[in-house]
Amino acid sequence: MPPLKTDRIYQGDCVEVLAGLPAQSVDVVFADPPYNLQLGGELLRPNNSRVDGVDDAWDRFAGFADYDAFTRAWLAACHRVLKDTGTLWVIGTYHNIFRVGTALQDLGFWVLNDVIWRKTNPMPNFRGTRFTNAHETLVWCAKGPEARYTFNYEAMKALNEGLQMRSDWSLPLCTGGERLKDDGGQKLHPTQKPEALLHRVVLASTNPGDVILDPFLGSGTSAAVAKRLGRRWIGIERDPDYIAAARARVAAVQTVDDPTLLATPRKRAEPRIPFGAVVERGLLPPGTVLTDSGGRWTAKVRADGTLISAEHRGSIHQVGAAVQGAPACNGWTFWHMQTEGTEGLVPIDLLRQRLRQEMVDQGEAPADPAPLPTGGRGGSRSGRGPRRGTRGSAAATLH
Amino acid sequence: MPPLKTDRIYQGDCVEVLAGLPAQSVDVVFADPPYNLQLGGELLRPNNSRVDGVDDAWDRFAGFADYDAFTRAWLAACHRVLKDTGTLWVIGTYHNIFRVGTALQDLGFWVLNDVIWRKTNPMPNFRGTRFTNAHETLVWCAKGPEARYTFNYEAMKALNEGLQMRSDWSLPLCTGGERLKDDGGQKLHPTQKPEALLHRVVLASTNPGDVILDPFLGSGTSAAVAKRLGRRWIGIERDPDYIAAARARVAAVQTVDDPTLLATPRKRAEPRIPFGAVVERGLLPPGTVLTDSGGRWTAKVRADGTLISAEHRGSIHQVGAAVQGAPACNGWTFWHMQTEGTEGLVPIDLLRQRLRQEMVDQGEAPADPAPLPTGGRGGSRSGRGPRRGTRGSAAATLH
DNA sequence: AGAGCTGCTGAATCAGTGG
DNA sequence: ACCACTGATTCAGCAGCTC
Repeated sequence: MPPLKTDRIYQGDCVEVLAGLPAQSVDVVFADPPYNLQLGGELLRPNNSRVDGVDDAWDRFAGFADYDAFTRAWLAACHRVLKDTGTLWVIGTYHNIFRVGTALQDLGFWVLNDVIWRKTNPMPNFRGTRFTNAHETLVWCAKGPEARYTFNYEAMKALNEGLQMRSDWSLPLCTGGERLKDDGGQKLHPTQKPEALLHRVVLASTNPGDVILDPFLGSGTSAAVAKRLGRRWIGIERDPDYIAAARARVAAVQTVDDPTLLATPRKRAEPRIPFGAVVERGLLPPGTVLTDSGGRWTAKVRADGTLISAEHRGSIHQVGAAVQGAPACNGWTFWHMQTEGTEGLVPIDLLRQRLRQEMVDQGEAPADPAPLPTGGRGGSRSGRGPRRGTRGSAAATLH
Repeated sequence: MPPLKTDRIYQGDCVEVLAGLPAQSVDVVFADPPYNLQLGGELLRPNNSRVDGVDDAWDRFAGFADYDAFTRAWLAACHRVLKDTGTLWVIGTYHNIFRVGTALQDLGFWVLNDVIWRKTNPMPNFRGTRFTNAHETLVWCAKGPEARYTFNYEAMKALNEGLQMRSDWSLPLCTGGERLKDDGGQKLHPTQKPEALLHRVVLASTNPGDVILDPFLGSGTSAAVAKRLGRRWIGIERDPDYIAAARARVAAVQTVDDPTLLATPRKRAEPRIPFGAVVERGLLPPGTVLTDSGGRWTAKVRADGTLISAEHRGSIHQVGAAVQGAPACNGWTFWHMQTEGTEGLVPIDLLRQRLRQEMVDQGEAPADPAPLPTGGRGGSRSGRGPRRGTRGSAAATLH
């Protein structure tokens, strides 16, 4: 078997190409396999425009058995070329990720984390039939339960403003200038991943000079990020058009010698706190009667976080405005609740303040600080106290 | 098979208890199964031969095989007792969720969403060897790809202050006063789930009066929330201590008894009004000219409740689609009429709203048909039997 | 220049009823 | 079973244009 050649794209089926590579020679595999979406007919948006769904031949399988066989084949081939200290990442959705996770566990891989890519700008559910599919799942695993592996704890902590990096990452989709286009101005690849996602993967699980292999290279995101961060890379791809585009893309990338100079774009919107959360968390049971400060109007809290009065129904703001005949109303300060103590009637904004305080106390704010709907909570991290001391080496090899 | 008895806890192994319940009798299953891969006698064993760790690979295979057999057994039992319009929720982590997801797909369940419970206050990773494990995964599925199911889209949207509910939910762990303690002040159950999580599950996928079954009841969170929200419930649990605690817990729960506080009005469930009824009632005389909001297209109202334009003839929807060259069109919101007042051009949907209001005032149809306590109808998408106010009956009562 | 508006798009398993 | 018809349904970000 010849020595490993890196920084190149191999054309062909990944199982066949992998068979030609030396065993135990790769530090990290990042795989974005076909998801087996099983889409039905066409889907229209409310404005009657058509959703450009994934209908490529490479995503069509005869059934779960077919997909499972495909999955086990490429996972086994990756297991062979991985060093014993190597790790493997796979990204997917509920269409395929359970099959992938089961297959890699059966093959002996040892799951270290499942990581959620929380999309800040997902496509909505146009028909109102399900929850907005707003995330994808990455599985990160070592070659076995006893295997050592690389995890750059300090780099991840630094990337998260001094707090441990969590298993949920909020990042936007790959859009705008980063999205590769073909000659006609159409998207070159239907599932191009954002570089910020790969930035985090590469920084977390590899060291400079390590070899990252991507068996489904596509538009070349993993190779581009690997090169930028001073890692070596290997891509495998079947489609000559994708290969040409990826080659040009990677060629244009400049390697940055000092990765600490690179900051991941911090576009991570934190989930808002709607009034429904106050109800859901039991701070205000359904059926509670709210009044305005003068006791002139009343409304009842419903289980879905809306209010209902004698004549109106809607959000705390809508009902507050409606009963007054006003064009607008801040429901948080308009509506009051009766307390047992000496305070008597207090605005429900008190509950929101309490919820925010809990978030600060419990470290809810950290990972992705962003202003709340009204009156941001910037700078609230001061109450969190001193951090633990640093851990040994930044790029530790762990057991 | 005896009829289903609800609002009670059955003691025993869930597969055996489920076998004694009638088929197709449950609306929703919520399951929080054990994921202890050590198989400490708690799980079903298809073969009693336990191999002591002579060979890691074999041991691992035996472990997963046993867990898979256990998973398939209880999932199949749940599939049988579920109504064809029912859905199933399972919660887990990367230790078991891939096995569960694969098993339920193999059994024919159709995944609707995987939902991420993003913990606002997770346990940190003290050794700094991995990402903070800050989430759990729920899988929500119907009995098959063609099955109808209940999803209270509007209630979820209201709970999120007007935005579609996403597949990632940020909620704190169950701590503080909500956490059940034993006599010694220790936590009663190791994995007690927060009520806020179940609140969202129940509100999203059931209607008042529906039956929710939990095959691994534990501390009784699902039963407590089901009772509070006016749903019926069935719990199965093996441990007598957990059962005793859950019984006491549920007994202390007060049901929100006002149905208007529990149900969110659903647009799709409103009585249908044929456009012909608007004409028939004289709200829009034959010959009236309608236009789109931009004044680009016009059409005339005919006595039979159809429209006629320069080139097209048909229903308000058909002509609206035809003039635009669109595949579909909601004629109620597309076509506008000129008013004499200050409002100018208004959509003809205003007439439909006026007609519906008249029907309410005259007792012809309910404004907000409350779901029957027995759960026979009212599912937003469950289609279990005829609805009130269908097109036919509305027309019949109108004239 | 900058604010504001329109239009487009993203791994999507996306309807319900009656004849 | 198929077929026809009604009519309900979207969030964030970016590019390009107008005022």
